[in-house]
Amino acid sequence: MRDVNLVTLKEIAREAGVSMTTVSNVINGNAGRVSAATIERIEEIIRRSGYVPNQAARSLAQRESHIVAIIAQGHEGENMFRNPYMAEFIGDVTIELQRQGYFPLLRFTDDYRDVERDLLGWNVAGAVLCGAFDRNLQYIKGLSSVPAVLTDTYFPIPDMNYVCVDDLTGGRIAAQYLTDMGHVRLAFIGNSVEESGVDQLRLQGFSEELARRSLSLSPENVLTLPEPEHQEAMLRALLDHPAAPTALFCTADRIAAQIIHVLRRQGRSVPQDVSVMGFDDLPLAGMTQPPLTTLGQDIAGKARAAVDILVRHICDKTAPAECIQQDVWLVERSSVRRIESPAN
Amino acid sequence: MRDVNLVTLKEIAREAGVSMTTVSNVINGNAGRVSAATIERIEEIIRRSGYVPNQAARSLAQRESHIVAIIAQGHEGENMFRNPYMAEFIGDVTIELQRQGYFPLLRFTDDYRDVERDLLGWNVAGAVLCGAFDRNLQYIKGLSSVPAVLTDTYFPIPDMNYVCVDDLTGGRIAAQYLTDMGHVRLAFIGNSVEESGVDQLRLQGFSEELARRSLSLSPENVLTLPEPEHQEAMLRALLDHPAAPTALFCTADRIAAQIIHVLRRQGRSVPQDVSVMGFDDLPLAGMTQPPLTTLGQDIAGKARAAVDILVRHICDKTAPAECIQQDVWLVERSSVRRIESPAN
DNA sequence: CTGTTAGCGCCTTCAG
DNA sequence: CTGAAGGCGCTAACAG
Repeated sequence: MRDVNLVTLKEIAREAGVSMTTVSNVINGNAGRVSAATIERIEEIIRRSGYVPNQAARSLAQRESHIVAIIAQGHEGENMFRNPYMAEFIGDVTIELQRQGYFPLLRFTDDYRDVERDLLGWNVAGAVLCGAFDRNLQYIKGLSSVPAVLTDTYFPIPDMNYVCVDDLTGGRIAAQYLTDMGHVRLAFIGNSVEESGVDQLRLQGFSEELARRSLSLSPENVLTLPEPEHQEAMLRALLDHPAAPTALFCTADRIAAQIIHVLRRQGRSVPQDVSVMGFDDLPLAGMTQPPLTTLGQDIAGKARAAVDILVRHICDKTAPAECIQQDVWLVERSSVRRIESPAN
Repeated sequence: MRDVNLVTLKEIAREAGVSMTTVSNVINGNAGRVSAATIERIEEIIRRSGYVPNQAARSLAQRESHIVAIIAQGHEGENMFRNPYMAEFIGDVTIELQRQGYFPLLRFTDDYRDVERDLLGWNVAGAVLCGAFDRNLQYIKGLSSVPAVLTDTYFPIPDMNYVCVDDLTGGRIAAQYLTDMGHVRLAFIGNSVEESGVDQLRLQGFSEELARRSLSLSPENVLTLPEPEHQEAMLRALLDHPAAPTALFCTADRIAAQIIHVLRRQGRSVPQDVSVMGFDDLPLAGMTQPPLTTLGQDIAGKARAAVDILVRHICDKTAPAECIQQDVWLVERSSVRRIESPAN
């Protein structure tokens, strides 16, 4: 019916006049178990015949596939890759996984039962969990003992591998920078301040640093970016009064870019009327007008760290949990203005 | 060793006091072969036990997995998701594949042998090929008879499923619009005009429409976007002379956004000094300054079409090849200025 | 260094 | 409507 992979390990063995075990050994690089001459001969036959091992059979026999699930939490039907940070990070994870010989299986979901199905059903070698699974994490952890690494997630689970950036310090740096620039009335705009641990930590760092400077962030100035159709109204409500904030700290460059865009449509200029800061330092940060002052992080490095940890745990199931927290740093461009004499 | 999926179909069968065949039939929805009462009972047990079918075993027995490979061509180590069009499209394909019960396996590669390995090794149900595999297509097609659909690729292979947009007309519309706005000296900036069929068609449509208006595109005004460090020089060479083009047609919004950014750094204003047009109408097109005039296309619709075709061919191996070409349309914003009296 | 023997978990004939 | 038997392609003990 289908022109499937017709050549099998058994046929290679017959052709070479050896047992299947021997062929299996040369394929899996179990050197030392096979003589150089045999290896040579078998490899030649494999090359000639275009043999490709059947991964399903391999997985079945070994009780483990070389698949690694990349799980991105998002609402039903939401395209996670519209979030440029997510796209970039998952792209980097994919590259790294491939480099190490794994097959990345992608899953967008909001339901941990899907994750369970993938992890168990495929006897996945490992999983990279991206984003804010905070409310699902407990289930996921209990599901199985598949090696996994959590990224950009905060939930106190012991014995879990984590890779994240120093979001707390990121918030602090932002507060420090903005106040150093003379701003005293500030606002915070997140993705989902309620649900995301990342947002919460950035907010915490931001607030703490303000407090240390005897400033404070009033609750009505802590916002979540609404749907595009409500962004104008939100900014109007936020800015159209005498004691309005003079600087907005956004937890993502994408948010900042959208905010800048809406501000301009409202006839406010950045940074003359309002200053804006982002987070992530994605390529788009250099392309907004004005170019965005933001907090940089090493996304590719984070992806590499995540995969390294994962592979380490795949190879050694008893390896102790690892937690990596990477630095963030200020990237100064021109979306924040200096206020000479504090307004008000 | 590993806490793998311990409950198997066999155990369910024993628990229910029926044969494995019966359980298999209820799992695979082979209704009609099992009595309602039995179905009920078995489903209850499955639910209670948290049974998850082993996909590897399923794939092995059926000689086909429910995996669909998503192949994105790119150079070794290149993060394809930095291209926002690619990210968006693959995200949409992923969503659609999941909705239909398939598992998306991601592969970034420039080497068709990787593709072969994936397709054969996993007994993949199908494949979605994204991007310009033009020079590899002949190999891929020959590799196996796995159902596949090509997107945004042009290479005359008979009996292949294609999904693309009407790039030729896109080029025409751009030429028409720009000349209607009074521009007579134009330039074309692509991703890789040499290698990409998409770019070539857009260029062809663009040139043809110009020709029809007795205008022409001189060869030195057909360019490929260079690395960031050479973009300034390129634009200087292009624009710093009396007969410089007054409008630039870019084959991607991302290119246009970068160009605009570099132009501004050079102190040229868009669209007063130079007009710029993009292609794709991604979210970022609405966020550049000035907002980008571009050609719109329905990316999610394209993803849906691609997956629909694929599924149709997975279900019916004899289905005739399908070719879908979607419309593109002008999205007018403000990156193109009207020239009243043609300069020169 | 090499071969033999059992499965891995499921699906798919074919009989009842 | 249900069951029994064989095999998908590979790996993993064991024996030699």
